This record gives sequence, C-alpha cells and structure tokens, in this order.
Amino acid sequence: MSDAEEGRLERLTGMLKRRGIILPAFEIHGGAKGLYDFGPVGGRLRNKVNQAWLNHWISMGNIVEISCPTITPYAVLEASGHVGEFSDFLTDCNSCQEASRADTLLEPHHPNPDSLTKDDLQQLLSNANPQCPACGANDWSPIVAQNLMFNTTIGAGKSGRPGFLRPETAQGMFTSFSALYRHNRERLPFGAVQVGKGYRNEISPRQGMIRLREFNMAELEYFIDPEVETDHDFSQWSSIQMNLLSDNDGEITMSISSAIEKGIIRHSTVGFFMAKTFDFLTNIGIDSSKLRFRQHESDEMAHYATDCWDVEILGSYGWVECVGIAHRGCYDLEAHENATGKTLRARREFAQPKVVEIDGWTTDGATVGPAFRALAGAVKNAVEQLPSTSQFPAQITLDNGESVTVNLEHVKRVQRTESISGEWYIPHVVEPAFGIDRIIWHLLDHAYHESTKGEEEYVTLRLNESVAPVDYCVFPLFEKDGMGQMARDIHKSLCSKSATVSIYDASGSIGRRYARADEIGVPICITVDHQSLQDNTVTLRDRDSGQQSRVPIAEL
RNA sequence: GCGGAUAUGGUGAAGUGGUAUCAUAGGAGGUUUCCAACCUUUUGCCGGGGGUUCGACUCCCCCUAUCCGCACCA
Repeated sequence: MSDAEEGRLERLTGMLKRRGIILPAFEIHGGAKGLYDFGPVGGRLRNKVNQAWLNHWISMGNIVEISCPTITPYAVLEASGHVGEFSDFLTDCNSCQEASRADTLLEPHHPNPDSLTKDDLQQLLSNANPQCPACGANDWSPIVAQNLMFNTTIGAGKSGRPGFLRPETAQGMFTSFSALYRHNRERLPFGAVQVGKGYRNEISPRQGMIRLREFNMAELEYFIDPEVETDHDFSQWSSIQMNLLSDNDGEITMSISSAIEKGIIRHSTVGFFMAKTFDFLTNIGIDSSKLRFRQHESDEMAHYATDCWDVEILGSYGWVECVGIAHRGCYDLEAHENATGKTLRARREFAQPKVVEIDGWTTDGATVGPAFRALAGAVKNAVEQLPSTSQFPAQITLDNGESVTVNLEHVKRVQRTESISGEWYIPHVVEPAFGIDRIIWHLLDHAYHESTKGEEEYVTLRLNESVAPVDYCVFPLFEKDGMGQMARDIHKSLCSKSATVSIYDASGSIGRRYARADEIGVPICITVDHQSLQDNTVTLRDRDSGQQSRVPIAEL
C-alpha cells in the first residue's frame, strides 16, 4: 500500500468511527480483536444492505427466507465435515495444565489419528494414556474440539451437550431440507436464503472489517435436479463483459453466456448466479470496474465444492474475496443423510414408467433361517444375484468368502413384472455465500470521496440511495420567522413514512450542515428558506452534484 | 502463534517525574437570504493492571488493542 493510500485508509476509518458507522466493539473495556459495532449510522446501513439482498433473491419467486439458530449441536457440524476440517482436538494435562493435540499424542498408537472421530480418539487416549511431553505425567482431561469454531455447551451440568456457534448459515438450510421441499410442493428447483451471524475463532483477525470473529453472512442454497439442464435466460447480461480469472485460461473478459459455452464456467446455474450476483453488487453501489470473478483452483476448493467462483472486490486492502459461488454437488444432503439415516431426497418421475422384468431366485425364510442362522442374510443376498437358469443344490460363495451349499428347499422362484414410475435422488446445490461485512466495507471504500473546497479537505460519501442510512436532512436556513417550525414539520412528516429516515439540523452555517450530511452520504438535503414562507416550496440539494431545485412541499 | 512499531479530549497531533497544550469537531447563545465564515461561552483526554517513587501520563514489568511483515485462512 502506498503512503497516499494508507493516509486515505486512515482518514476513512477515522471518519467511520467519528460519525458512528463502524467502530471497534467494547472499546471502553479495552476492545476485542475481530469484533466491530455498527454504530447509529452503520446499523441502518447494514440493515438496508441485508434487506436489499433479501429482496434481490426473494423476487425470483421460488426462493424463501428461513432463520435457524446460531447455536448448533456437535452432531450437525460433525456430519457436515466442519468438525474434521475446522477443529483440532485438544486435551489438557491434568498435572501441568499444558494443552496438547490429541492426534499428535496418539501418533505412536495409530497409523492415522487425524482421521479418527472425537469418540474414537477419546477411546484411544483413554486406552493408550500417553505421557505428557511437557511433564511426563499420564493424566489427561477429556478431549475438546477446539480452534476455528467457537465451542459451547448446550444445557447445564451432566445434561449439557457439546455444540458450536455456527461457522456458516448454510447447514440450517440443509437440515430443514424436508420442510423446504414440502413447502415448494415437492418441485425443484427452489432455494432458501438466510441472513445472520456466523462465528469463526480466527487465529489472527486482521485488516479491520475484512477478517472478523463474528460476522454477518447471507447465504442462498439453490437446490437443483442434476439431470435437468436448466435453460437460464442470459439475454439481459449478453452485453456485459465480466472480468474472469479462470483456473485454466487466466484473466479473460467475456460475457457470462460465452464463458458457459466455452466451458470456462462449468455449470450454467453457477453462471446464472454469478450474473445475478453481479446485478446485486452493482445495484447497491459496488464499482463494476473493481469487481472480478476468480475461479478456485482444484486444490484450493473447500471440502464440499466441485466448482467455485469467488467474487473479489478491489479496495484499500487489495482484491478481497466477498462472495463465493460454489457448486456443492450433493455433498451436504448426502452427509446429513448418512449421519442421520433420514431421507433428504427429491423425486423424479420418469416420462414413461420403467417396466422391469424380475426373473430369478430368492430364499425361503422358513428353511434358510434354521439352516444357515447368522449367515441367512448373506445367503439371501447371494441367491438373489443368481441367474434364473441356476440349478439346485448349488455351491455358493458369500460376500465374506465363505462357501455354502444351498438346496432346492431353501429357495423360491421369483417371476413378476414391476412398473417403476420414478426415482428418488439427492438434489445438487448451488450456493452463493456473501460476506456482508466485507461488502459493506467496499461500499464505503468505493463511496468515500475526498476533494477540496477552497482550502479545506471535503469528504463526500457517495452511497447509492438504496443503501444510504439517512434518506433526508431537513435544514431551516435560519431558525427564525417560522422557518424552523416549517422545517420541523417537514422533518416529522418524512419520519412518519415507513422506511424513511430524516435528520433535522439547525446548528451551524448552512454550508457546514451540508458538509455534515455529505460525510455520511445523505442523498438529498431539503432547505427551508425565506421564499418557502411565501409559496410553500423548498430547495432540494443533490449530494453529488450540489445542484438545487425548488419543489412544493406537497410533492415531497 | 513469531518479529517490529504504536496507544494523550469525538478526531488529528504536542508535551513533562509535580494531572496536561494545540487544531478540529460537539453543546448553548448571537450573527449571517444557501455550501465546514465570524463572535461569545461551554463540555471533554493520558488503553488496563502491577511495580519503583513523597508523587508516575512520563521510568520498569505484565496484559489488552491497533498497524505492518511472516505463518494461518471455508
């Protein structure tokens, strides 16, 4: 970063703090790393970005909003792979209190302790009871999962269950898949969105808002049938050249639809959400020339993804990943199915029912059971694999390698015709995941505009009006002759409109008040002057151009 | 986690072993017919904890936070 850019960054963060947009949290107690407050101006900014995000997706018509807890039982994140991928298992030496990684301690006792579940590690630790490398004792506390997820205990005392604060909102969408599927009348594609907090106990939070320990995230899970080629309409983006950083082809500029045709974007639904994401970001004020899509290299991909594009935005900290659009395949639903034994599937009806001729053998339970006892199940499986032409008695090799003699009395001929109308499958998921704090940072960074007025430094925050925290400022030119009262009345009537925020300000010169409004990005200032008293008009002053126009109060 | 720098009103800075100065911002009043003007007045600061000392914002130790490298990063 150059000195000039560093100076700008310092002035920007100073302004954000001074004007109550973004401030270090708990500062009177010394502060806390990676935690920030959105202040009296920033709180509303955050809310408007969240709302714009929700509206953007819900308006697609087949996307619903849900809200799941941030406190998440251990089993959920174990199933999703987060416990294995995100945690180290630690145990404390009860003698010297030194913490050690359980998998490291157990390396002499297991070929690959890193691959073990927590319960298996605990078992192995209890049995092997290795020496403490620090003090030589053999007395270990119970294993706890620790590191990138915040541990907690759900419930008190012996009934407490281990859990975590969620590291992403996505899992809630997967665990409530059945309700979503039913709500959507069992038809795909559909999506679910969630906006909320996520938590990661980062080793080293840095760069202000960029890496946080508690952060605002917004995720969309879009469930699709992998066998249906969806025909997305890309016509509205056909003339927009996107900046793409492809894994194989490097830096290229082309439309989303061409990138899909050329196979650079590997899935058209991923491409569709890239285009929709481009719209969202530019609609709220991200500079499109400072936005690019970067494809993950295969070795960089998260443990669940099969194709992934990040949206990176250029700001004071360089190119920063702000959105990830991942094709997660069936990874998550399958993982939760395997862990719970519940069905998380959708049904696909065949165009023509499949007619299946079944012609073979099965076992007669009444004779096979007593004859083969524990092996009866394996015998059944083996017999059902036999061709219809088989002769009995027959010598059969079971799955476990054992050989048995099956007589005619043990088997039954099976001959029937079945009609199968469809099948169950695990939907695939395309997930656009947004880091709201990082996006807000870049909105502010891109909007922050320094100039000089005469001798003085002048700051304008050119926020898009869809996210500007304050919609209007109302100023009486002077607070006398009834101008003050008239301005107050206008202010009150603006405040009474839903989703409208107005500030009344009568202190300081009019220029000073405009400057204060410009600094927090108020798009329109309304001024009551002497003429207002005569004809009930006021001046509207545009933030970016400084242009004024006169309109009747009734038309505000 | 390692190495380096830093921490003084809301913000930006100065300074001293005897409780602190300046600019700017904020409040109140005045003045001004539209872009940080002016006058009067007022509020507000030594990151936290130990130690040395008659006395510590200042010297020493520890902690916390911030910034910059390195490492980590779904």
